[in-house]
Amino acid sequence: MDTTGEVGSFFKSAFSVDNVIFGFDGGDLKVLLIQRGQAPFKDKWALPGDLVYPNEDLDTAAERVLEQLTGLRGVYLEQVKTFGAVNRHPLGRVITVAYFSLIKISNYTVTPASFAQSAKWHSVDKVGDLAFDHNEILESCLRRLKRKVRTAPIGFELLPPKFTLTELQQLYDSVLQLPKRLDKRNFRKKILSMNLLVECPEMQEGVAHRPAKLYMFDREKYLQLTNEGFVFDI
Amino acid sequence: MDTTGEVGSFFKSAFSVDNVIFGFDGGDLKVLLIQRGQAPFKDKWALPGDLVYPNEDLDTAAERVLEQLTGLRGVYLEQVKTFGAVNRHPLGRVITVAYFSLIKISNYTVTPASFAQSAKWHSVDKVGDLAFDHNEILESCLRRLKRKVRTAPIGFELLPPKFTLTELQQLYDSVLQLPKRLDKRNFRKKILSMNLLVECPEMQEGVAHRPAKLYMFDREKYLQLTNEGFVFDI
DNA sequence: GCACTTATTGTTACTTTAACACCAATTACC
DNA sequence: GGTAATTGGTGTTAAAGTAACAATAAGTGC
Repeated sequence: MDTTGEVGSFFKSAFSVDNVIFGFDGGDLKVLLIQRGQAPFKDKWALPGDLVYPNEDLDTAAERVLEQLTGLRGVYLEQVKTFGAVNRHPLGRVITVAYFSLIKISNYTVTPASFAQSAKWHSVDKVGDLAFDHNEILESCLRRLKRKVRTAPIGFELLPPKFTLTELQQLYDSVLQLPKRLDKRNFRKKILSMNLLVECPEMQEGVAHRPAKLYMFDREKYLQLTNEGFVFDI
Repeated sequence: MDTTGEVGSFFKSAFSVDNVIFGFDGGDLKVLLIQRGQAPFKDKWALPGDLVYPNEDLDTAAERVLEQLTGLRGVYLEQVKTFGAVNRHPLGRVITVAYFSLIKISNYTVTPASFAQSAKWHSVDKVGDLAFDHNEILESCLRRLKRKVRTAPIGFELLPPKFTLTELQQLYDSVLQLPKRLDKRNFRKKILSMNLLVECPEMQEGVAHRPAKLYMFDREKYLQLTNEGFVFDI
């Protein structure tokens, strides 16, 4: 979290939100971090976050942090856990509510005007030593994502609207980091048997090999099936 | 949560913990509620909770609330979700961190001296209209319990140390509230095949029918198997 | 001893999962 | 234009797990 400005030790208690923003570029799973411009933890990498305004809902604060950094609205956002150890913040008592969000990395343009800090994507397993208890927060959100991505169709939030089955599988492999990669044939069978993907008329372009079919996630269909008792599971 | 004493509208923001204390008596799943002695929501039933002390960790506060009400320590406790809508508390900005705990209902003696309020067990699906947003909090904790009880051996926390397989199954039936009860033979096969239960030498006593074998949960064995990759699943 | 109540046990059909290999389509390069 | 290189796409089978199902055993109360 970011205690912007001259926040001294005068405050007695406050609450903040911190947002673990995940993205996927075809390789590793990435997380968007900012480099702190002031003490404490000056120059350290940290999760984007902010104090919650007095008249602001928690979820709204998390959305605001996300929008200020990325310009994006209406993205997937989920509360994960609240961190409230007495000494987690060196300047006072601050408990922080951790969220994670999933964005399409191509929608994000680096260093928007709204944030002065340098923001950068880091591979989730190469983030190094973060400010505050942010390593712990990141771990919690990553564990939550690993579970949730198997039981709800949220992986699509990390991909462009049209994607190939290989891309989808690479996403699952990156997020889950299982000892063995998912089996290509079994994965395709399973995901297609759910009838949640619609085939696009056009094909993949610009690749130096056989082009793949493009698919889109059919959210309407998912909601309909869910009402009928369907449970997403990979 | 409980703003004990003369807490007026003077405070700007604060945080509290609320604890959904579950118990099981062989019939329905129960939750321990207190009847509020003062405004707001005077005489309404509410979740036990309290403001978090300035030098107190969140988890510690939740443990304290539990101990003050029940006298119990070292019980299963899990953070679930934080509720922070601007107007959730009529006297000011209070965000609350919801926990649930699982206790052996026989260990709890009604109305201990430490709490003046009347406290009472309620069936989880007959709690009526609770103070604050406590119905919503209870729902969240119940959903979490339903999921968690299938993937971690926490159901045993609700039973006495020695229990019959029928009691264990009734517990699962009560918590899960599935459209159909679990199948007796399949349930026994599954739970016994995990090798987490040890048979006690003595039998059930005081029942007017064939007495059942008593079992205990073997926590050591569970931890050992978990290290070897075992995943609890019912 | 008989009625009553709950405890205990096994088999089978079905569904799901895991393991596995080859041909097809396109581009890049010679 | 042919060939190497790369990724796309597809089906079968054995094994494991799940779900459905009913009869006998061991006590108590009368």
